[in-house]
Order: sequence, then structure tokens, then C-alpha cells
Amino acid sequence: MGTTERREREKLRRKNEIIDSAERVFFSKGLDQSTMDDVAAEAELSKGTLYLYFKSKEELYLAVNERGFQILQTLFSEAISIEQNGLDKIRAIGQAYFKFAQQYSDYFNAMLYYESRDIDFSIENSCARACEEVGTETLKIVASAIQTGIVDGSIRSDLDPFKTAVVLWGQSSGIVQVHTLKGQHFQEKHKIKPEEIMQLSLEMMARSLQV
Amino acid sequence: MGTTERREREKLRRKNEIIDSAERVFFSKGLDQSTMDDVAAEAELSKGTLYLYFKSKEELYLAVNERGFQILQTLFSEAISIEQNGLDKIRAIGQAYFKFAQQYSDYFNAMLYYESRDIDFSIENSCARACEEVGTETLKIVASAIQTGIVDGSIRSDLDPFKTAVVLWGQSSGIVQVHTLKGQHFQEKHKIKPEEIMQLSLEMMARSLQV
DNA sequence: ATAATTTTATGACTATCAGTCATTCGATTA
DNA sequence: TAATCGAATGACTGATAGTCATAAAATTAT
Repeated sequence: MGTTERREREKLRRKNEIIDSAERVFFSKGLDQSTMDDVAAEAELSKGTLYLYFKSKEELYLAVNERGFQILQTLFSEAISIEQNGLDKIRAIGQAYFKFAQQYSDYFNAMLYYESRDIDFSIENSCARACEEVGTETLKIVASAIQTGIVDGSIRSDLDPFKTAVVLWGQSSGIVQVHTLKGQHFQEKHKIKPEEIMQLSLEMMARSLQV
Repeated sequence: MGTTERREREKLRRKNEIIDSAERVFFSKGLDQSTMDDVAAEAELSKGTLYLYFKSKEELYLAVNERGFQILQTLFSEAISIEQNGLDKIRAIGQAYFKFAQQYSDYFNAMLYYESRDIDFSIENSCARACEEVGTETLKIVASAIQTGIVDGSIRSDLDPFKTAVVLWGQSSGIVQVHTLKGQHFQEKHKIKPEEIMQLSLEMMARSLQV
């Protein structure tokens, strides 16, 4: 009988339902303010059950995070497909990243946490691994756009595509981190619009790639 | 009698002793693994006493952080004083920042936490305020170096010094964050030396400022 | 010198929450 | 109908941030 397969499916469904609930709770109250009991209540399950599907709060959190990465990856794929020239692809990716930070701010904030923590990638089959996988895929999209730019002459040829992708990634996340966490504060204190910072940053990054 | 003044001094001294102890504990075990009881034991005080001087663990942590900011500010001041030309000052600041991240990695890691959290600046007289103050001073150093560069012609004149300083700050912290948290992982996975990333980033940032 | 007052320090206690585990429930199979 | 097995439960444990009534020490007033 195909009972095992159905069970497998149901197990996956339940897992996703738990992530759905966790997402709602984490996004509405913030990760630190959310308890596993909150998530359990939202999922209409007992706390113990959560631990059958995720071995810790961090795992569950990373599972939510992975969805964010997947959205980002899609946005990046769309971005590069629209533009022809390599440098314009990179510009489009930059815009897409900033758009992601604004439109999917909950996912983005979750990603910040991920980026700023020393995550343990060692345990096999963990959600951290999955995040890392999608993250690397996303980086490869950036690297390939740079490669395209080098070939079509819109980007200087002395750059290593993957290394440059890592740099752009680091720089962008730093900027968007400032935007997200200190943006309002800067606006009040120094009369600087966060959007200006993001646009200026984009312009500067594009310039650093030009021949 | 000058008793009040001496008491004031002693109170400050005790406060600093607590920060000393907290620093040792936080740096040796990591913030999350450190308990207030650990800090109290290290300071040879009771936990209750800690709360007479700091209203929460976060406050105490921010107090440690402020020291890091002060070191960074000093390094930046030294950096700009060595070089003449504006763009070289900026390069020197960049190098100083990367040096800080390596030599004072404990302080730097603490700062990452600060940078990646939504800190509450509202409460009067809090340690967060102090960090913010030193942070702004540090930014002003960067901005003034950019201004110098615009005047001496080494940096393009269409940039707003303070906004550009914010961008450079955000980009740099993003890069160094990648370097610190994911560097080893990148090295293993993609055979990329973290130092290369930092140098490439510096070069790209300098290029984005050039006329 | 002594009592009254004010400041500083204590540590037992509370509240909260991540994670566990013996037990129950329910579906599948014999 | 009984036996088996995986899924689910929720009371329990351990850890720890933060509190508060009380004590000790220092300062000031009598």
C-alpha cells in the first residue's frame, strides 16, 4: 500500500503549516517576543509537536528565512531577464534587492538576523544548509550578470565575477541594513531620506564596476 | 564637604569596573552564553548590584560597545591625519576599519550585534544614546575627509559628503560583516580568501568616489 | 560619641520560556 | 478484534533576566 507516501506528504504539509504559523507569529510580534507556545497556539498544535518537526526555535526561524531567500532569488532572476547589458542587469538586481527590502520587509528583517549571526552550518540536513544553498544560488545569479557585463564590455574585465558578486552582496546588505534599522533615526536626526542613501549607493556601486 | 563629588567618582569607577567584568565575560563566552550571574561573579558583586548601574543586560552590553566605537573613532582620527589628499584619507579610513575588525574582533563582533538590532534610542541617558553619539562623530570624520577630497580635487564634487559617508559606512560594515561571519565558510566552500574580498571592496569604494 | 538618615549592596524569589519525555491517541496492519 | 507503530500531547525541568524586601555601610545630624 502507498500509505507511507501519503504519510510523507502529510508530514511535509504539516511542516509547512507550522512554518506558516511561525511566520505569522514572528512577523507580528518580532522573533524575540515570540514564544514557541505562541507558535504552537497559532498552529493549533502542542509545543511538543513543533519539536517533532524542528529541533529548535532557530531552525524554525531559519525555515521562515529560507522562504525569503527564495523570493529574493525569484526577484533577481526576473531582474536579469529584463535587461540586456551586464551592467544594467546588475543595476536591476540592486533595485530588486532594495525593492525586496521594502516590499517584503518582514522577510528582509528576518534575513538581517540571519546575516548578522554566526549560524551553525555543521549539522546535516538543517534549515541553515538550505538557506546557504539558496543564498549561493542567488550569488551565482549576480556573478553571471557580471560575467555577461565583462563579455559585452559594460563592466571592466579585471574583476573576478564571483568575488565581485560577494563584495556587491556585502555592500548592499550593509546599506539596506542601515536603511532598515537606522533609516528613520537618520531621517529625524540628520534630515537624510533613506531612499536617497539607497539610490546613491546603487549609483556608486555601478560606477565601481564601470570600465 | 566634597563628599558628593568623591561618591560620584566612586560610582563611576564601579560602573567602569562592571563594564570591565562584563567585557571579559562577554568576550570569552559570547553574549548569548553569558549570564548576568556570570558578570556579577566576575565583578565580585551580586546580581542586584549590576541592576543599580545598568537597567538591563542590553544596556550593559551597549556600554561595552561604546568602548569599541571610541577605539574606532581614534583609529579613524589617526588614519586621516597621516594622509594628505582626501581620497587617500578615505582609503586609510577603510584600511583602519578593516584593521579594527581584525585586531579588535571582540569589539567588532559586539558592534555587529549593535548594527543589526533595532535598538531603542528613546530612553534618556541610555547607553544607546552614547553609542549613537560616538557613531555620529565617527561618521563626521569620514564626511570631513570626503569634503577635503572634493576641495583638493581627488574626489568628485557632485557628492554630498555626509550622505556619501553614510553610504561608505553601510557598505563597509556589510563587507566586514560578511568577512567576519561568513568568511571562513566562504573560504572552505568557494576558496575565496576573506582578505581579498576586503581589499577588492576597498578598491571598488575608492573608485566610486573618483572624478 | 550616638542616633538618624541616606546610599549602596545583597541574594532569595518570581516570571518566563526553550526544550524534554513519559504517556495517550489514532490510524494501519495482522 | 487485537497488536503495532507513528503522531501528538502537555505537564515538567532547567536556565536565567529582572525584582524587591532587607541588611550593611557610609554619611550627616544631634
